Amino acid sequence: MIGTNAVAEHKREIMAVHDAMDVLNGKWKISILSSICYYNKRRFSDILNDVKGISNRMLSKELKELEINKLVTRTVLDTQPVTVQYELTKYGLSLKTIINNLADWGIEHRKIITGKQGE
Amino acid sequence: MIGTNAVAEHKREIMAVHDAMDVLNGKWKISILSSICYYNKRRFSDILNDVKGISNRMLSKELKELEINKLVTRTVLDTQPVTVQYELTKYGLSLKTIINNLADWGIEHRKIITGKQGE
DNA sequence: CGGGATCCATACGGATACTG
DNA sequence: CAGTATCCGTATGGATCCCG
Repeated sequence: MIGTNAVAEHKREIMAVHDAMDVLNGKWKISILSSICYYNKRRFSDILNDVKGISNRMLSKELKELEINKLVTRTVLDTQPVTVQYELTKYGLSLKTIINNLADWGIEHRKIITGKQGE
Repeated sequence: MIGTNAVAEHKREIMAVHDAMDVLNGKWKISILSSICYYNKRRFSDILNDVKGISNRMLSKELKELEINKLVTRTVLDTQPVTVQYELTKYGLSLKTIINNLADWGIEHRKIITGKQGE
């Protein structure tokens, strides 16, 4: 009976989505990743500026988690004063498709909510 | 200078990602959507079962938000006792690509974290 | 500049009980 | 079955100050 296998497959997919969201949890991670992603390399204060509304405390915390999960690397540059550069790992780059899709969807979504508000 | 335009484009994309995440906020929405998505139609208690860990209170709250944002529709079936069916709207279906990508990524991710834990 | 430490409000979210 | 209401702990996250 193929129906049973289809259900098992669905369970797997739903779990996989859950796994993914586990790493990308919180309000900010995806936005942070997209900032780094679009610029390839990005400094702390730049990301702070890109991601509207985030505080430095949150950014610091989220970046640390992303680093632990091997999605970004952190490089301290020997400048005066210190500069820190964040970069997506190869693994982090595998999220690029998702980020692009989200960006596309977000652009469409904005059209919809600003366009036909009263509907 | 094309660099300036590229930067403006990046800002737009980052904002778009932010917009998208605004609708998909919270711990559960994506998982809920994927449950409904994979089954096309899905009942409250089924989703409750699919999405591991969610409470009925949260599920109810999240579904309501998704309905407000026109991502899902809610249909009360005239059964005994009452059955409620959730379905993705056409608009909600536009998230299917993202959900599939997340599922794919989640499957890869699980391999990585279970495979080379000690690295 | 890139954070860490502390303080504090409130949003999130679980457990339980209740209802139509 | 599909929620709602209440209670309550915890996590989230802002503001501010501090440091190398």
